[in-house]
Parts: sequence; structure tokens; C-alpha cells
Amino acid sequence: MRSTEGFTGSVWLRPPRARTGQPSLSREQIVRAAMELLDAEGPAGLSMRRLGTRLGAGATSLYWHVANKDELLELAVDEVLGEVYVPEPGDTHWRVGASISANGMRSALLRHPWVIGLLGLHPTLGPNAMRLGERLVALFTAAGFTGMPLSHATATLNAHAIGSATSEAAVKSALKRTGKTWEEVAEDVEPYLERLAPDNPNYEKWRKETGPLRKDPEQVLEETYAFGLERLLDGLEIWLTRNDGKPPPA
Amino acid sequence: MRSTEGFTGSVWLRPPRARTGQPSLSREQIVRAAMELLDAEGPAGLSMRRLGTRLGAGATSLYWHVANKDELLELAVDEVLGEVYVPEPGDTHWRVGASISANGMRSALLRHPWVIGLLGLHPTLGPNAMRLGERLVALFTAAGFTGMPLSHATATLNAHAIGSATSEAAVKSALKRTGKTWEEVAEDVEPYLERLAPDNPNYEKWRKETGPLRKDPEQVLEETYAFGLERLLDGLEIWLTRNDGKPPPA
DNA sequence: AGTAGGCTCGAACACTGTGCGAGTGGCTTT
DNA sequence: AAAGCCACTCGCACAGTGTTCGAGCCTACT
Repeated sequence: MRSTEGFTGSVWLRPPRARTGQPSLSREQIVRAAMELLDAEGPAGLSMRRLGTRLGAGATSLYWHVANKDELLELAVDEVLGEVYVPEPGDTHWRVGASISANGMRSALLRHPWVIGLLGLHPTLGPNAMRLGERLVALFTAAGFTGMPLSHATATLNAHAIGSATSEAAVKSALKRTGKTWEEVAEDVEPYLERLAPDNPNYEKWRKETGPLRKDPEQVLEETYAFGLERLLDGLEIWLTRNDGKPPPA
Repeated sequence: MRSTEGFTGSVWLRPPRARTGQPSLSREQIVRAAMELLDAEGPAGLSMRRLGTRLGAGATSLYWHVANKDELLELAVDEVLGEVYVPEPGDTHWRVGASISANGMRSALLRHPWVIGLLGLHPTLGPNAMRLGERLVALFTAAGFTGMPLSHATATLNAHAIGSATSEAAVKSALKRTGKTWEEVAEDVEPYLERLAPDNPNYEKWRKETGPLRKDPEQVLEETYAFGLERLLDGLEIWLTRNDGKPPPA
């Protein structure tokens, strides 16, 4: 039973295994251990054999609880989505609620950067993904959205978090991998930029005017994310006041 | 010479190999063939051995032109970014230009979905990525942005394309993998949703009201992307008129 | 007491990325 | 013309991968 056989074979749609006896392994345990390995060493650090030994079990024992590695990763992704908190509609203004959700999504992805590379592989419809959807629908319904625009709005909010986190993860991983400080990296890249300068006049002009990269990238990256989020929420808000949440008559 | 050694060891920063004689392989050729394999069969379809035989060469010959597989993938990613067209500032209103850029990014990513999983690994600073940055700076400068907000705006635009493409790629890949039609998949998922219904009252209410999923997902996905893009551009535009492009005094 | 079946696991298969060292052919230098 | 350099190709080998298969154990029910 391979999870790639189709939606019907997807982890989520398949009934769970009947359980009796005192098994020494459990799916939750396996997923948790996998996440620890992934967090600590990235995607390359997770192999079924290493995961097995880490759990004091044979590598192939895992295959009783999990169809294959792909499916294990799907489970792990959903687990990460479970870390995202979405406020109740009544608790805050919807803008604040949306910010909190997006912030939560972003930081969950940055806490577990290996998820980012997996998001494009399968649509995530695990229980935690569903719960996240449910609560976003609640939030945006209360805000006044309905129908397709509601769905668009929630999807766009997530897209912003995912897209931002992707870029952030890229530079963070480079910094971590090289072990260099931001200043050292900037020094390394400088000559390359100088060489390409003739081809990039506008970029160079901007770079000169904005001054040398001073702030540490973590801060800049967060600022970029926050700026984009505000713009997006502004855009959603004016759409809301203009359309009152209903799809245009078109 | 491993590319993971740091920025200094990155493909882009390292001087190209001196070339003489009549080599039968070239870096461009290798990258192109790799992209064909990736497009046709996804990330799993690319192995150094298969790539070698496809080029009529030994697998290890590739290592003369490319430090390792990681670096080959970096080159391929930049190549994909080369497919994105960004209009000249004078040619259109900046909103149109920004839309065209984002559309181009989105479709490039959807044409080569394997890129999506790679974007979070290394910051892409290949020549094509640089050119893309250059032209976005030109576009947004002409629109009236300056300083950090300019950089934030371009980054956010890309983030929207990337985040949207990620979700789109996820469902497209599932459809392709299963070979099922959208209706069949919906039927498969239905009982699962019913089972979870008690936990997702708001989502269920929305689902009932919006009606059964009728349109094909490609269209819905594109609509979602377009809706989000409009909202984002609205948000950028009102920021621009309010702040005149300059960072707040703060 | 006997049997079913949930669960573990070792051996094996086909495959992966990559280091190493030997080999080959054309260019430059003597 | 001879010699040598060196860009380039490639076969072998190593350590590791995901996954299948079949044998076995141990518990729980008949």
C-alpha cells in the first residue's frame, strides 16, 4: 500500500490500524522522533535506519506503522501545522487575528524549515491542516467574508507566510551552513556584486543610496514580512469595505 | 570543493573553469538536460547516473563541470528564474508591470514545480536571479518606492507568487500522481470530510453555502492567486499614495 | 491448548552521490 | 619533431539509501 497510489491511499483517508498487544513503537512516537531528527540535522539527517536506531528499533519495523518515508513526512508536516495558533473570532479584530495566524504559520515554518520543501509535494489535509482551515474560515467569516473570496483571502494569507518563510529560510540556512557572520558573507558577496554592477545599474543605485547592508538579516527579513503582511491586510480590508464580503455581481 | 562550504564556495562566487580543447560536455548542456529530466519525472527522476547516460557520458564525468548535485540544482533554479520576464518601467503602469512579473514567476514555478522545493535551501544569487532583482528595482523605483520599502515591496510580490505556486503545485501534483479527475478525488475525500465535520462547523457551513466544488481546481487556484495579487497591489498602492515611497519618519 | 494475527526484524535488492586514480587526446613549449 | 602538460572522461569502489520478503515472536482470544 503506497501512499502515492492516490488520494484513496493517502494516510488521512485510510482507516487507522487496529491495535492490540503491547507494541513497542507507535506512529506518534515515530513522527515525533522524525521531527527531532529533521529539526536537528535537516532533511539529509533523516533516514529510516537512523530513525530506527534512534528509537531502539530495527529500521524495517517502522514500515508497520507507516507506509513509507513519504507518508511519514506528510504526517510530520501536519504535525507542524498543529503548532499554528489561530485566535477565536470574538477575541480580537479580524486583522489582529489574521496577523496572529500568519505570524504563527511563519514561525512554525522557520522552526521546522524542512517543512517548506515539502509543502509543494502533497496538499496537506491532515487533521491539523483541517483545524487550521476551520479556524481561518471562522475568523474571516466573522470579518464579513463569504463564498469564494473568503477562501481566496485565507489562502492568500497563508501564501504570504509560506512565500516569506521560503526566502527567509534560504538565507538562514546559508548562514547556518557556512557558520559565517552576516558581515563576512557580505564581504564574500561584494566582489561578485561589483563584477555584475554594470548589468544592474538600478539595483546598484538603490544599493548605494540605501547604504551598506547594516542591520542583521534576521531583522530585515522580519521587517519585510511584516511590511508585506500590513499591505496585504490593507488590501483585504479595503476590498471588504468596498464589496461587503460578497463576490462581485460580475 | 563542496558547495556547502560557504558562500565563498558557492557556484556563483567561484571563478569559472578555464576551458580549452574540445570537451564533449558543457555545463549548460548538463543543466539543460537536468531540467528536462526534472520536468519530465520530478526530483526523483534525476540521478547523476541517469543524467550521464542521457548525455551519452559516464556519470562521474559530470563532476568535472559541476561540483556536486546540489550545485547542479542551484544552477537549474537560476535557469528557471531566467524565464521570468519583467517589463521595462516605461512600458506600463507599475501595477501592470508588477502583475506581469508575478504572473511570470508563478508560471515559471508551475512549469518547473521541482524548483519550489529548492527555493528554501539556498538564497539564489545567480545571474538570472540578479537580473530579476535589477528589473524589479527599476520597476518599483519608477513607481515611486525607495529605500527599504522598495525592497520589501519586491520581496512581497515574489513571496506571493512563491506561496501561491506552492499550494497550486501541491494539488496539481496530487492530481497528476493519482491520474484521477477532480470529481473522483472530491468523491474520495468526501467521506473523510464528513467524518471530521463535527470538528469543523464553520468550514462545513461555508462548504454547504458555497455549494459543492464545481469548477475545476486549476481555475479556482488561478482565481485565488489573482485575487490575492490584486489585494496586495491595492495595499501597496495605498501605501504609496500615503507615504510617497519614503520610509516613515519613525 | 491451540491458533490467529499484531508486531518486530535481519537479510537482501536495486539504487544513490561521490572520491580516486588511471587513461586519453590535443595544445604549447622546447 | 619530441616532450610534456593538462583539460577532460570514466570505471571502480565505498558507504549509504528506501523498501520487500519471509521468518519469527508474543499476546489475546477461542
